[in-house]
Parts: sequence; C-alpha cells; structure tokens
Amino acid sequence: MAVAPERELVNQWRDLATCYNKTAAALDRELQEQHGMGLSEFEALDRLVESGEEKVRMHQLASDMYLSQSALSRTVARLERSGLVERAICYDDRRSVFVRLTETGSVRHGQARDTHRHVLADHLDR
Amino acid sequence: MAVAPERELVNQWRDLATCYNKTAAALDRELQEQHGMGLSEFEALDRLVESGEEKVRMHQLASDMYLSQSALSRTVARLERSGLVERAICYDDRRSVFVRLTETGSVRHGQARDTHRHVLADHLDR
DNA sequence: AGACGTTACATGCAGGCGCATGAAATGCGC
DNA sequence: GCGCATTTCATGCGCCTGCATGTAACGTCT
Repeated sequence: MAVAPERELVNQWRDLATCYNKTAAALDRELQEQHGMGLSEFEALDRLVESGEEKVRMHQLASDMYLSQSALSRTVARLERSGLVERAICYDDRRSVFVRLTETGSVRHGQARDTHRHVLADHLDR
Repeated sequence: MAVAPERELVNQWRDLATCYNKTAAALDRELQEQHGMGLSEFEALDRLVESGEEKVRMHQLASDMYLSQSALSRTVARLERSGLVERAICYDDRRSVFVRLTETGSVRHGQARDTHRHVLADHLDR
C-alpha cells in the first residue's frame, strides 16, 4: 500500500519527460525547417519581445529561462550572427551587455511565433 | 477574448519546460555524483529491470524511451563499459541485440533507484 | 587610492544528442 | 534460389549543453 504512490511518481515523471521531449523535438524541427532557427533561439527572442523593453540585459534574459548562462551567451551569439539581435554596451554597468531586437529580428519572430503556437496546440492538451 | 487561451498555452509550455529541465538536471547531478551514472543510463537500467524479462532487445528498450535509437545505442555502450549490462546475440534474429543486466548492474540499479525516487519526490508535487 | 571579493559575460573543453549513413541479417516477390 | 526493399543496430559528423575558468568592471573597506 505504500508502494503505489512511488509508482505514481515514476509514471508522472515519465509522462513529463515524454511530453517535454516530443514537444521540444517537434518545436525544434519545425522552427529549424520553416524559419532557420533553433528552439533556444526562438525562446530567447520570445522573452525579449515579451519583456516590452527595447533592450534587455543578458542576465535578466537568462533569469527566466531554463538555459545556463554559457548556453544563453552562445544562443545570443547565434542570433547576432543571423542578424536578429544586436549587442549593445550598457553604460550604467559596463560589465553588462544589452541585447536588442533588430527590425528583421522582430519580423522573423512574428513569423516563427505562429509556428511555435501551432506546434504547442498540437502537443499540449488542456 | 481569443488571445487568453494562447497565453495559457505558452505558460503551460514554459512550466513544463522549466519543471522538466530542473528535475532532469537534479537527477543527472545526483546520479552522477552518488552513483557515477548519467540520467539516460539509469532510465535504461530502470526500463530493463522493470520489463521483468531476463534480456531485452535494443529496439524494445528504445520504444518506450524518449531517446533516439543512436543515443540508446551509445547509452548501452556506456553501461556495458561500466559492466552494468552485457550485450548478447539474439539467435532468433541475428540483427537484434539482447541487453542483459549483470549482477553488479542489478545492485547498482537498486542503489541508484533510491536516489532517483528521492529526487523525484523533491521536484514533482502531487 | 589600493586591495579584495563579487558580478556579468565569453570561451576552452569534454560529453551527449540527433541525423544521416553504413553494415549485416531478414523477408518478400518472382 | 535470386534480387531488392526493409529492419536492426553501430558510427561519423556537426551541433548544443554544462562546467570550469578567464577577463573586465564594479563595490566596499580601510
């Protein structure tokens, strides 16, 4: 009688893992094929747009993402290389780096957003 | 009125991603530190034990895991290198490979299992 | 001002993953 | 039995990740 909750816990974990991995894989595939960007890139863009701010510090961006600091640094580097984002010096605190959405970044995000939401609707049931 | 469900969907996805990544990271860290094995290794062992069978085909093992076929192949290779598992030829179908738990594999799984369940209890609420 | 601990990013490195491919065994149609 | 598509697993390759570390800027204490 004390073993049932444990099985329940494991099943819950497996469902979580399966659902996450399937959804993440689908998102990454669709975003890559249709918009030439990976999942982390899109998620970073999405946070950036959503913040409402014109430019956001790396650290702040990292804070509400699951990515590590180093992974975010490289993600932003990829976005910059693609021209979707620009880095700018923060004069208040010269250690920090501002990340700013470019014009094309805004457009590309808008397009990718539809794909993103659509895949989510397909894989997450309410 | 038609935008609220969309936000809800995105929030659901973010919660899922955050929960999964935090849990997976904790599992991997604890299993690595305390038992010298990664998360995929443990999950594979767990499926193996749970099957009840003495030996299981690779393909069957892969079927109820989120891992790709190539990733599973390497995971089993690592387990074999650590002596927790053995590969055996399947004489019915010589393309297939049986995976069999070793004595030490069984012991190590039993130990790691406690860590695994404990971490799950910490990170998943019912 | 000078020294020291802290914070914010970038980067070398090792390791895991998925995709595409390779190699071997199987099954199917003729 | 022969050829050809299919299945099953292994592996080369490129990419991404986290950890540990390096570098520069900041803050504090004296």
